[in-house]
Amino acid sequence: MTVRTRFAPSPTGYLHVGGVRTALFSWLYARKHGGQFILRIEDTDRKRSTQASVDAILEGMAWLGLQADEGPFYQTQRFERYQQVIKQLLSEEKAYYCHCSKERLEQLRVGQMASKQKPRYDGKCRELSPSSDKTGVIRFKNPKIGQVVVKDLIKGNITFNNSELDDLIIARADGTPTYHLTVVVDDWDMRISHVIRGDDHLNNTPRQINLLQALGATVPQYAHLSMILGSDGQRLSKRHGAVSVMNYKEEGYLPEALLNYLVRLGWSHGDQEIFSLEEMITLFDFNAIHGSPAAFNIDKLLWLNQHYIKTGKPEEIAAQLPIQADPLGPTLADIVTIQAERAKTLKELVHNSQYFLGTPLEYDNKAVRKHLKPAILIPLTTLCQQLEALSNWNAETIHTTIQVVAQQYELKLGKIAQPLRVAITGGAVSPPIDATSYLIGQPRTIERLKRAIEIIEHAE
RNA sequence: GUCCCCAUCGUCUAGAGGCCUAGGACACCACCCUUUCAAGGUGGCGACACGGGUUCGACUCCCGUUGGGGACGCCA
Repeated sequence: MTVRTRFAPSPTGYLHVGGVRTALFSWLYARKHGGQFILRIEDTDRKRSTQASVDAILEGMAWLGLQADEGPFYQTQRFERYQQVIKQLLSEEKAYYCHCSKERLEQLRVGQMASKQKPRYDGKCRELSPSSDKTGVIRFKNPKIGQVVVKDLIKGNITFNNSELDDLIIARADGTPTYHLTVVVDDWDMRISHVIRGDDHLNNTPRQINLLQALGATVPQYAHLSMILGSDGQRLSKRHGAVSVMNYKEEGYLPEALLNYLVRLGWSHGDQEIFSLEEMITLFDFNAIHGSPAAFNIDKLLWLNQHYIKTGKPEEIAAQLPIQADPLGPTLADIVTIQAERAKTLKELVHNSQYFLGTPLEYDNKAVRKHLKPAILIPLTTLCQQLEALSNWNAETIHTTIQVVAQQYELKLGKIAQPLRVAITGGAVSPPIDATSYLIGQPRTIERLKRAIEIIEHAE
């Protein structure tokens, strides 16, 4: 049997990390078994579906590299097929028109809740003879007795009593099909072998199995993933910060870091933490998935992100930076190389690298006051002259020069390195000063050093 | 409220009855390294929710309690 999985989001908002994880697991499983991964847009709710959301989903999937083998398919383009199925169900008396008003339904619900019952449709119109009155919604005749066993690859066998289920609506009063009908038809038509989705759908599954069986369709395998929670143990929402995947891109996360983080949320392979895409594909399996909800932990994502910034090819990381290199300064790849171990995100890396980018230096007043003092004026002036005289500008010669000047004035290396650092970067923090000077370049280093000397003289 | 799922360090997890003095990772703390900040190294802190069974023996199996999550739409 060929493995065919699908990711079927509804375009009613951004693509969030929970959705990405189900997409990733579906994608991995298909890849692992040489099958197909299908993207399907469930846009039957025309009131809430938007093109912007569709774009967000496509953009997010593309950014993460979760390529679909088939699709995207749009349910709104398959209405004819759904109508055909509904008609068939009606003619076989497996479905019926329901004329109950929303008011009656609401009353029913309230009453059931009050008497500590599970709210559900009471089947009032179910036994009406198939009249000519073809108005109202269409409901599926769910079996009244017996049970449905959901064989879940993650949670095991789960038994539901049909008496718990009611007759769900498969077509709205305006004739459009609803979710339950469309998923079932699509999973059937698209020959989906494994339905991998969030466990918020677990309760829907027995209903869908009943529908599938009424249609004479084969029932796919199911795998229900637990939800992702926020750091407070509540379901992940906007309150917990970035929810849209594209937010993560904007915040400077690498796709491989997000994917690696997400794959470890609920799934594991011994003690391994770092997984390349290839490893994920070969190692991934349902039997190693945890059934319990997992809390999203940004610190671990940050750690992984830095790991990938540090270990990735500088050129490739550089290509993802939202900035341009200064023609007179270092290449972005050089900046990445030197900054990787002190940046957890691309955004942070850029923020820490302003002095490489040719923009006017911003001085950190506190650092200036602390390190650009009159006492250092003479040594710094000497250093400036020595550096200006350097004919072979590289980290090693710069380092030697600093050392010589430090010895000359009997200063510890740090006593001269910090003033130099403030002079050429504007602040007290940067990569090693010799390598930093080298990247900034001789002309700019000298220029900034002279400026710093002026600042000291001015303060006197 | 009813039904469903779940339950190991703060967080993600390892653990398929004796391998457990419960392992790893993130975070946190200390020390080392060091021209700043990092990165790195070493060490530390820290958990089997509770109560009953089953068993010679339970983190592991069963039941219950508690707790958390989900579902109960003419949303998906």
